Amino acid sequence: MPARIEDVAKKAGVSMKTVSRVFNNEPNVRDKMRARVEAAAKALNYRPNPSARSLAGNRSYLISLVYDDPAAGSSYVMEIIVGMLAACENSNYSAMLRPLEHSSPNHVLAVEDAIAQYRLDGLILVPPFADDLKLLKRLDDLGVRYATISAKAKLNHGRIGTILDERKAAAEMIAHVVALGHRRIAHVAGPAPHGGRAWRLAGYRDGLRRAGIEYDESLVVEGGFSFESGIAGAKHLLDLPQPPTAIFAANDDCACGVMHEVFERGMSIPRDLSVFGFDDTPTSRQVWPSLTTVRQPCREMGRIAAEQLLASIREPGAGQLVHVPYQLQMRQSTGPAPVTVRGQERGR
Amino acid sequence: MPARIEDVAKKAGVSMKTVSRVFNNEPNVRDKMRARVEAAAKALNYRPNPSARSLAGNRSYLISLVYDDPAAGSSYVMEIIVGMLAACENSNYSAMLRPLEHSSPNHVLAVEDAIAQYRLDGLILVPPFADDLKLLKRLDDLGVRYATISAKAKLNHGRIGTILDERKAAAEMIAHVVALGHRRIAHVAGPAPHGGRAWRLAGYRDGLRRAGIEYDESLVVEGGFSFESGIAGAKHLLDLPQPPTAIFAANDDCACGVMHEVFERGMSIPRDLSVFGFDDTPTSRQVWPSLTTVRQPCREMGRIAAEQLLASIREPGAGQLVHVPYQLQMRQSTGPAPVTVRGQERGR
DNA sequence: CTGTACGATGACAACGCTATCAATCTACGG
DNA sequence: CCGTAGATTGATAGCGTTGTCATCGTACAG
Repeated sequence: MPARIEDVAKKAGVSMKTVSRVFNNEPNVRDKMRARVEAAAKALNYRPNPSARSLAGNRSYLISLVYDDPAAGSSYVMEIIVGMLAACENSNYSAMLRPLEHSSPNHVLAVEDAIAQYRLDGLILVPPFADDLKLLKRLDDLGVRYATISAKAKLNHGRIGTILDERKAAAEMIAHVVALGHRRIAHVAGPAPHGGRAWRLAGYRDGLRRAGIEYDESLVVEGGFSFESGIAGAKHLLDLPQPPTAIFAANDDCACGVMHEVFERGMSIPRDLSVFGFDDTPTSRQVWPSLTTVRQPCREMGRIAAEQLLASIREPGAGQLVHVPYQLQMRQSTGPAPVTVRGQERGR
Repeated sequence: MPARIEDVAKKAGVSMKTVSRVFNNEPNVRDKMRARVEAAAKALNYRPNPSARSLAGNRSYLISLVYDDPAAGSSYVMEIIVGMLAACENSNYSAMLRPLEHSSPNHVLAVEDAIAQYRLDGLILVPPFADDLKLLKRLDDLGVRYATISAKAKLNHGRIGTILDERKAAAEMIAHVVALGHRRIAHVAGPAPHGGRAWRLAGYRDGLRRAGIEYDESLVVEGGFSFESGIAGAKHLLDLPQPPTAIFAANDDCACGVMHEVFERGMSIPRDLSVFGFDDTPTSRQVWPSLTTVRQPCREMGRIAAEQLLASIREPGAGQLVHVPYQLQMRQSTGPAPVTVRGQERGR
């Protein structure tokens, strides 16, 4: 029913191959010819058949986002995939979603399976897959192209995708609360397999060091990226003989858990305690008080990672690791440090 | 490089067509033969090539979820697509995402465009697309199969997809707060284009009627599904000479807005005011106090809608409108009605 | 036994596109 | 004005599957 390439060729009075050239932006087509073909295609409302194209071209024109299903912050994944779709739009590619359980023992096989089943041309990996050396090695061996988002840097050379300076962002956040008068600043650390954990923790220490505050390991508690880990972390920290006046949570979900526990104890934010997170999820704007956090441009990250991936598919060796900017979102969950018992400190 | 159907045929000592029959679950294949083919396929790790299959079969084996990008609650869409993927897994289908702007004047064309470009075999529509009569009419005319999720009922016969009794759920919620002693219960209504608006509003009125409470239109304010609409609605309601003691928000995002405004005024939830929403987004568990709401089984809805859609693609006329259950989530944002000035009412 | 349905299998031509390589132009120096 | 290199275009053979239709078995009635 729909027009085929042959119909367009006939209408334009050229060969199929020329039409193909025009639609694939191949060189060596005279402008005049190109225009003629485009006019004919438009008149017939021609759309290349993706299946035929894939079959003949021996490519699927398909890339897939691999993420950890149970752990996924839905808005994070959602924004990334929308960014990927935007990048694909311009390149006749399609983007798919592949939720997998990273904790499953055979998750590498699951990835290979998806690749084989859909003949994927490439993958976009987010943590923890982006940091999974075993997986990356296997993909390299298989010759599968992939781009990572927020992977630990320097895992191997030639890495492409996007990266955000989480360490610097965390350090700036610490500087922010230090400026508000806080000295006892705690951190609920992220989960070990995520690169984010190490970066944010390092940034936390950077921030303290620059402020001349000694690192106190009793103020760092093992946490995770979940609401529950925030509750647990806050319980521990607030039970300390000398509790902190500010808590840097591993991410926004975790920060919400911290806030929850603080409120359960009848305390007030930010009067009694400042809290801040990381990611800028939609929730962070909706909680009360709204959460101070670090915004990641997820949609952009998805778009850029896909663009780099497509470039590297088109031409092996192409594609880069692109740095994307973060943005501090100062909201209501951080405020002046409470006046201490001895009264020697206070925010402005 | 990967095994082809011909390889499997040779290895099993049968024709390609027989292998094809086995992989498509076609009838008239002897069990013995089926087993032999399956063994050969397994030995060669054979996977049918989707492109070749589509091309020869004149189908894309592709369905797509159409949703409103700017308005999308990401977890809602995310869960639905994961459900769709689960349904597709068993049927050699793939699921894609198609974010569109429903407010754009040519959104119908945008849908047609996606269908033409990817040769989609079917669509899953969520509100507001699911309620867009012009779009549905066009799809019917084009002979495009589709399933809806939470569409207004009875738009036309033969509708397939999933439906949830939002009206009953809303009424039960009202009964719940009435039991807590509330009499002045307000509603921030949803956006007009969504079927959910009408159902939830109707359920609200049902609930009041059954409790013998007279409907007071001054307690119903036009709102929306956004955080901001919740803030605006709460502002209006709390400024009333006789403010409500409970507010039923259009959905969870809206409820968060209501809570935000309540807290901004230094009031306490649920001591001074009870708030409840609809949807059970992840946020609803993370705010403080946690939000009483109605849970929709989104993942199941996505799975079921896709199953019905695939059934109707396989065999025109098949597929049904499936009722899915809701679940009231009683959490901390609802509590006994405050003692009134005259002291004649209180919760237990 | 034999004939006859009908169930089971196979041969082969599409499906709509791209890759390959051959054929044709075009421009420019000699 | 001719020859030639390089730019442009075309003819044709697949790509891996399914649909169609022919063929072959096999069970059961006569």
